[in-house]
Amino acid sequence: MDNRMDGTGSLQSARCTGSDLLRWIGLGHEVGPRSDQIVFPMRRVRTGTLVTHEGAPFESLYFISAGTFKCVHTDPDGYELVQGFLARGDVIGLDGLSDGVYGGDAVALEDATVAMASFRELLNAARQVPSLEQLIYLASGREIRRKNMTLEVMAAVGAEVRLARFLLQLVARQAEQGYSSRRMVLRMSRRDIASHLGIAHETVSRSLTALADWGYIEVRHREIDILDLDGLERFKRVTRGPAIKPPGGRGGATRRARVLSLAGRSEGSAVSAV
Amino acid sequence: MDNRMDGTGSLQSARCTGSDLLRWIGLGHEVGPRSDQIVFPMRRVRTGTLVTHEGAPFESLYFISAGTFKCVHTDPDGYELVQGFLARGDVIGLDGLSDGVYGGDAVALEDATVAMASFRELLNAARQVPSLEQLIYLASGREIRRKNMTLEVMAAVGAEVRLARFLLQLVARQAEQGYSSRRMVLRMSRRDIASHLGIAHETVSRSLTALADWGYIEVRHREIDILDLDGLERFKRVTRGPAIKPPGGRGGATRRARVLSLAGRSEGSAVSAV
DNA sequence: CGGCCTTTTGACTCTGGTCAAAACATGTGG
DNA sequence: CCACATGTTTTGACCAGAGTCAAAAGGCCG
Repeated sequence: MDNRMDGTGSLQSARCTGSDLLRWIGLGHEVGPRSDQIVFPMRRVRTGTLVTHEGAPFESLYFISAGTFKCVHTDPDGYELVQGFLARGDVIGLDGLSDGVYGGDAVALEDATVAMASFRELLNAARQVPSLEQLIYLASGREIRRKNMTLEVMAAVGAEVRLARFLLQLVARQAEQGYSSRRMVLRMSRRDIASHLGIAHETVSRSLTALADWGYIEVRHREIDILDLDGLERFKRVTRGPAIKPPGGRGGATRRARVLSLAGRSEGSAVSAV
Repeated sequence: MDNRMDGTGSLQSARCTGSDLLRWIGLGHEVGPRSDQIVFPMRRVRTGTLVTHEGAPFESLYFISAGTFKCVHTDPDGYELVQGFLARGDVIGLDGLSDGVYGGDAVALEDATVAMASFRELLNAARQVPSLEQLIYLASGREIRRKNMTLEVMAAVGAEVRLARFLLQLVARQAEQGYSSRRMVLRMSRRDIASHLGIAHETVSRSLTALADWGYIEVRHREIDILDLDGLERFKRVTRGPAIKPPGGRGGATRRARVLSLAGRSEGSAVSAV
């Protein structure tokens, strides 16, 4: 019942059911004959293509079946802010609920597939099918929760800590979807990450190699392996104190003298002020 | 029709209707006989009292009729993060939609009044009364939009700019509710603001006096007057460049040499890189 | 192969975090 | 109503994390 069109998108018939939506978002147990009846058109989205345009009238929600998106808000001065990254199970366009206009562009970072749901129709369907109603509320709540998590990321004082939190969030979401909780591929550029984290893109680069030097992760281009999950989890909690960074450098004293000095500094001291 | 119990809360009879909710949130035009039939209990909330407890099971939404709240998330290490401030027209508890648990404490910053709406009952009512359904979606969308605005605030590089954006947001929300768009009273402590903005509370203090020295605002305790709205609006757009701060100092060359040097530096140069 | 973007690394400067202490406010109890 | 105690706000001084500018190295695509 799941293999017909669960969005891994083999068919180009381009249709899916309400049940599929429920499954993508993690409400598989709510699937029933009613939700099977509701169908939605699917759209393939090529890399770089926009699914929603900032300022365009809100009409539909887009349920991501496959692929990754970034949501970019451009303020009147042309300054861009990456509000977040979305993937399978997420919904694009929810911010349109507020004033009938999309709050940002949703750009595909890789070829993707989404189900398009006219909000009006979805609402009508939801009145008949409680699970679909639940779907919308769940999606909204998740979006809010997600934003709060982003705030936590940006609240971190140190750049390395922000990055650590970001990576852990990414990998956690992957794991929820059944993917690896160790390896990940960054679909977005360092610049995008920088924007989303509120730091300079050079700093993203530096922090990435720093985390690698600490022995927490391994970085190959956009492929990242988490070597020491526990360590990273501990490290991400460092909230204040420009001082003591937890590490204990990895095997091969790899890169720079700076690394070594820091690794040295870490010895004999616990965590920062708690 | 609005003066019966619109929440300014004279009666302790402690009830309001769905129509009241609609009015508070700005959906007054949707009011009808149907929404008049739905009643909700109201609760007076004393300063410092919690309306929702982080981790407590999500059962109700709370519609703010009067008063101000802060939403605080405490992470496992005890580090607190102020996720946002809510006031009349806002809804408390929406993040519970995601996983059935409140994501933070909602603390009253002053004596307040809220309408308590059991989510289950509200949902039933919404199925009968479309305007109430709309109410929930609007509230969710607004919450999301609000979070995105907070991200914009935190994305600002300079502390003074963050504060400027924060103040402008506050005053804009006041204006929406029909209050002054020049004067405001900060119900929250500098420490709360600091947490919400991701900066040290000392920096909030400094930035406040800086903005005052620039001539943008006047600060008296927690009472703030905006003296130069246009200037502030221009200033808040300064996104990069630790350098050039727009100002042109006010009358009395007040405080510090640092201020003067900055004011001097600003002369003869336009805005930052665009 | 050549242009263009992304990523990394370096060097320098400055903002803002931390530690400290004083000035203010607020509230409690005598 | 005042003295005391506690929390908030302001100011100062110092230093390091990170932003900016600059340039080179690495990838990607036509």
